[in-house]
Amino acid sequence: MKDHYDPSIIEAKWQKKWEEAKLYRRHDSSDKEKWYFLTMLPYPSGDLHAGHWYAMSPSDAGARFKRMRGYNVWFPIGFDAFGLPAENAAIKHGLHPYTWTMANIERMRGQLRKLGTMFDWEHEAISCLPGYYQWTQWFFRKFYDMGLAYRDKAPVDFCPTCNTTLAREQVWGEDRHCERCGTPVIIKNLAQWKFRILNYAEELLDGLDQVQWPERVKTMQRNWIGRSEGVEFTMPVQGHPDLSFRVFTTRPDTTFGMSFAVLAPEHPLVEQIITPAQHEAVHDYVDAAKRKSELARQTDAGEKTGVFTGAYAINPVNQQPVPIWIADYVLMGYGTGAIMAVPAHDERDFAFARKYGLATPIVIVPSEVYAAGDATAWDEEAARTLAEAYSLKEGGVMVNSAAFDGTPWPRSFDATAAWLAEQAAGERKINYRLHNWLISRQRMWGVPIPIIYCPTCGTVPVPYEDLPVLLPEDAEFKPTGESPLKYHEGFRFVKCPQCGGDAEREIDTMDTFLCSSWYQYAYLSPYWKEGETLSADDIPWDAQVAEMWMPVDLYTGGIEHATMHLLYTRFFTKAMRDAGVVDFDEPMLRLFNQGMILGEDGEKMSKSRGNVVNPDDYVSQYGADAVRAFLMFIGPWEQGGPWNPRGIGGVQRFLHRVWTVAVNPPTTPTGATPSDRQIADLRRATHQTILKVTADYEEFKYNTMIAALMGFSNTLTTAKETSVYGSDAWNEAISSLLLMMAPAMPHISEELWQRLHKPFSIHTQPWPQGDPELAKEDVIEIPVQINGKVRDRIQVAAGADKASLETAALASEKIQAWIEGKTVRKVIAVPGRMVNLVVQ
RNA sequence: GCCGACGUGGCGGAAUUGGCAGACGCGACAGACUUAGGAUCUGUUGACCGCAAGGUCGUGGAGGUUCGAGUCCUCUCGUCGGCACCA
Repeated sequence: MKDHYDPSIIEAKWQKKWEEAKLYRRHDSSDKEKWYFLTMLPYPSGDLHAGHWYAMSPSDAGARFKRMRGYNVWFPIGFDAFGLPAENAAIKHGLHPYTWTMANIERMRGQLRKLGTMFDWEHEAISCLPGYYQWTQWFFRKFYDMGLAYRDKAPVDFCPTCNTTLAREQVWGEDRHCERCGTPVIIKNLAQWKFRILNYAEELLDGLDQVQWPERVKTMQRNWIGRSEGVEFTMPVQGHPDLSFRVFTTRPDTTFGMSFAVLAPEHPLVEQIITPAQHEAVHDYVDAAKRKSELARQTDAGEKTGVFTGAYAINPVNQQPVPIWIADYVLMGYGTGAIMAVPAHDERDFAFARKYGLATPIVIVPSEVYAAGDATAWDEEAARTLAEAYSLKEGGVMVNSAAFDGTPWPRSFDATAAWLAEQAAGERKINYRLHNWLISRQRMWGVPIPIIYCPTCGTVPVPYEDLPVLLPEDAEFKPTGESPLKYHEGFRFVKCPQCGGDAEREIDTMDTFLCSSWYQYAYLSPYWKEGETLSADDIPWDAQVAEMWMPVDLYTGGIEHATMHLLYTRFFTKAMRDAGVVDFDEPMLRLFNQGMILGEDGEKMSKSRGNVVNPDDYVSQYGADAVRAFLMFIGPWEQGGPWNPRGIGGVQRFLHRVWTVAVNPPTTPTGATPSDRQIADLRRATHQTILKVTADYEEFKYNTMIAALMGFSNTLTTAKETSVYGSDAWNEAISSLLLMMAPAMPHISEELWQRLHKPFSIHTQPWPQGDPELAKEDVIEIPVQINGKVRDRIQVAAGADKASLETAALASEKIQAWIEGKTVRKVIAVPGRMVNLVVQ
């Protein structure tokens, strides 16, 4: 029979068969250990692109591998279906976002099936359906009840292109641009809903020690949370017995070195303390600071400006008056918006002091300098000529600090902190760079925030029984900077659930990151409750099922979510735990970040660059198996890299070779009986490959896994023309090859498995067991070096000990020629590795 | 500026963690089969010297440790990512 590998036929055939056989249905009762394998759910943008393939096919291979390894694997998928592109498409094409989104989902479902994935479609979740988002609202309501949701008016980041506010996490880069569209954000003063993620700051830090996540993601989260430990204390204003301000410092040990204090230009105290003489200068400066965009204020970092207020504060440790300045290098949004300036021990304060001629008294010196005992090293003259701030903590000793002189770090911190606590209303304090999560969005296509504003009762949460607050189907969706829902009177005007009077709904919708913060739970069981009313005691999933499957064992997805989704979903789980709905702390135990697949030009794929790769084209030409294997072969998964259209040909040739070696008989059958040697060689290759491939799958090293399979298939192609063909060892080799290919290339392996008359399905077969004994070489070639340079290679028994290695090396003719007339001073023999002769 | 990752043939990348650098694949070159080849198969392919046997050099650069370094240490250059006046 002359047939050849035709992926277009076999792939469709098996996809249908797998579905009919319900091969990937979840099993809730099983003796096997459960493995919840989750990949980040896609946004239904319309087409599955190369990036989806790069994220999903190796994930799928991982899930299939784990299943063959004997785990009860569950691998669900869904759609993160609220969000801006739907609205933008709606505006452009006059379609309702719902229609656009659902059509895309339908399309992408088909594409995901063509990929050959083992997704369990029975547990799909779609976040824009009322059955889903009623629970997103339920979470909001829970958090409200717990005091975790609040509304305040404050300066917030606003994207003028997306026409909505953003969370701090969604503002990226030096120019503070919108994470989604790249437009620099502007600052607006708006009343917005926020979640108190800061309540969990400490726990979000500690929890990182419990999860197996890439170190760089942990680092990014730690940086983002930005914990800093210090002391906050009170500075009285001289001549104003009723006025004082608080400052935060991480260096209470330097308080004696304070030579001025700085308030942020926005600090409320500024107005009350300016002296008439300074009035105009200060006002000019404050106005300029206000006008200055956030961007300019960032970019100007380094060039410090400020102005004296005319007022003085009292340094509590020595009662010295210090001038109060205002400067925009002090930010109102961090700490107290005011600092004590210690120029000798802080670079920024130093730069400011030198510019404006302020004193730089030295109060910390390195311990060696202190030990030398020469006080001229920290006297007034030394301070005057100081070239740069000495800001190290470790190894510093206090000087010019009265009773504290000689106190080294870190005792200096504790001692001065205690003193400030007693004498200056000070307290140890921990500040975080993390901001509370701003969740209000002025867009239509999102989850309505279930809040009602009543003139009589104030802010009233929508009762659980009234959820969901449905998104009106006929709402205007043009963004204006205010929520489009404002113009939908039927939505906006309601009766107050408490007093029954006229009231208005909150018109903003929620950040879509709320939807994706709990989707791993939504997959668990049907979450929609047709016609049922919700209550505070409900939970969105079956507790028993959650008990069985949560938390997620392995999560795969892109690094871009390091400080957004991955932070939010951890916060959600911790808050849910405190609400009593889950009993663990971390939702995702392990995390793997794949890299990004780039265009042929090595640049990020984008429509404007015209370098977008449409995988469908390649699938129709080469088949899904070839595209999957190619993406895995391209390089380390975590690294990503450019799409190279030529490389896929190599993978395709490999698949054809496998087909030929498995299906076609040898060109010239030998008919002879294989020797023991031939059998052993073949089995060695088989078991070496099994061991290598198994280890590679475990560690997501898919590129070397494919390489090993290629090598093995090359070996088999050669071996086929020898007398081992048709032997037990041969059959073992072929079935092992197919089994090892199955997770990565599910269709061709299933097809060939069937052609070898093996039982359906290859994907439910146990993983082949590698035998280290069979994999062992009996004779190995090792290099013999002279003074570290390879001069010969010798064949030795694999188990040869040092002495026999040495003997064999010295017996080599080439080696003898090299050492003739010289003295062998030392022989280093490493069994199984090499021999090195040190010769003089 | 701070923190982190990375730097290996013409290209993508390997290298059981200190022990044969360049696995596997792409590309290129040569050959076979072909009316044809942008199909398939076979072989060669780090650079330099040499007719050859063989030799020398070689993992961004400079030093160091070691019998032995892509791997460890010090300095340095470059690329990418994160944070950035956070007191």
